[in-house]
Amino acid sequence: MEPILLYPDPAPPELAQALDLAGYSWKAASDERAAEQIEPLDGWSGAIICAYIDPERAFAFCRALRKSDSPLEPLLLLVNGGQLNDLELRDDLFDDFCLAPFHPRELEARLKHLFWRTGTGTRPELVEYADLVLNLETYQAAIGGRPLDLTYMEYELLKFLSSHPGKVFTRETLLSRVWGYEYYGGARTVDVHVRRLRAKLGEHHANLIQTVRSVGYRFGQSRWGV
Amino acid sequence: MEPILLYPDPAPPELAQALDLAGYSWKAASDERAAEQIEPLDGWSGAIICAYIDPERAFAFCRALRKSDSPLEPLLLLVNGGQLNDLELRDDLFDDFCLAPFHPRELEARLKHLFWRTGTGTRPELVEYADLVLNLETYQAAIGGRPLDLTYMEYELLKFLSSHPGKVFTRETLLSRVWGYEYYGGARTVDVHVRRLRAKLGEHHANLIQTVRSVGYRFGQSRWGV
DNA sequence: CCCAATTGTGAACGGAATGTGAACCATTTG
DNA sequence: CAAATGGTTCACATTCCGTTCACAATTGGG
Repeated sequence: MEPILLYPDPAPPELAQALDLAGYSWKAASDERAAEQIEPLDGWSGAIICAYIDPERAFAFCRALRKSDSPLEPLLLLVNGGQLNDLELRDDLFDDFCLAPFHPRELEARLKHLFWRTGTGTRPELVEYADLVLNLETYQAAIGGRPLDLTYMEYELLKFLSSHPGKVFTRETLLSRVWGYEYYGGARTVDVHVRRLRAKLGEHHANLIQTVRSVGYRFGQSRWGV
Repeated sequence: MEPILLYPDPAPPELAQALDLAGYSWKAASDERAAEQIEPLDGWSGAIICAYIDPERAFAFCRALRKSDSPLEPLLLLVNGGQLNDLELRDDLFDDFCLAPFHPRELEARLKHLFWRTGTGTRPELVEYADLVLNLETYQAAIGGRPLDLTYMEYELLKFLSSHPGKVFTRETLLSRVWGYEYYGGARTVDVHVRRLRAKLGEHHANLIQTVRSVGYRFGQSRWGV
């Protein structure tokens, strides 16, 4: 997902922090020219304008963004309580607003709804490790851009392992955590699934799942370096 | 201006007071039937739904309002902080939300912006995905220019799935989100509807709805790009 | 270098998940 | 009231994949 444009620069720490926490990428600019210079190739995915610091310039900035050849959308305005009157007759300058001080989850919820409304796709929940990407919403996996055709248990096992990179799990632990608590099957089942996972990961990446003899399996590199 | 529909009945005093203060007229109803009976000749100008009292019924009410022949708009949702998570996957049920407890001026500002927005009318009446087009106003669907003769439930299911392309839904989720909250039928019903949808989509497009074994169904391709 | 323990590998079985056709039932329509 | 429509359920067919087993390969200790 492309980054969100913030105003002003530097962005208020509480705003930057909330966005980081929610997993959004962003870049800050303090005027139109700066925004143009740092604009990504694929454009902005939206903008958040802080209007409670320098209202005049903030609204001017909104206007500039909206009147350009490709109006920026969606645009979220941050205002404090005393500025609610300023919104009047400026409806065309923003798509939603949030009262400051804001709760991070309200900001996140507004962004999510805003992106949904304007058609921009929401950001999927991912588990990533190096080339490997697991999309938790779509139950799909890919490595190095190549999609993996995994079965349900293969996917679940890989998800668990890649969520705890470097850590070694015994077969019994894997059985109880991935298969279920009251599972009574043989421990060799894990071996077979690991084998199939390695095969599907391909020769290059098969070593992502390492055997720790007499202990179990580990995903990714050891935590002790190398 | 036509009155605003409030839920529940009686409406929370702070809400009623804020609306009175801002000069809006309103009527309260506690279910769909009551709302129909007190509906003005010219219809509602909008709705404000209090979801922090009885969330289940509140969302069911939203759904009813949105699924009627003439979907009610705009719809403002009142929620408390703990309910922000409940908004997920319900984007289609509301146009804006306001955190409770709210400041009267924030409510007024949101209403004003909301009315302006919907007056300008930028609501997408179409759901499109590749060759598929759903016309929400006429309840018609077409793929590759060829019209599809869908039944009501088929249409609703396809609408929901295609509104969240790439995402996997369990049968239970589909039952609760498409059929309704208090639905107690068998999960295999979903299978049958999916089968008929695939048949009507035609051989070429049947794979638009994919089976994710042990999980559920997914519409369209995944969202790696973003 | 040998042996035992451990792990990798291929194949086969069996059961669970899903597809499919048809019947059932409620509601609507003429 | 009969016919038609559409949603639900059931029974059966089919596919899929998780599990197990037997055996081969590997590792590490003595």
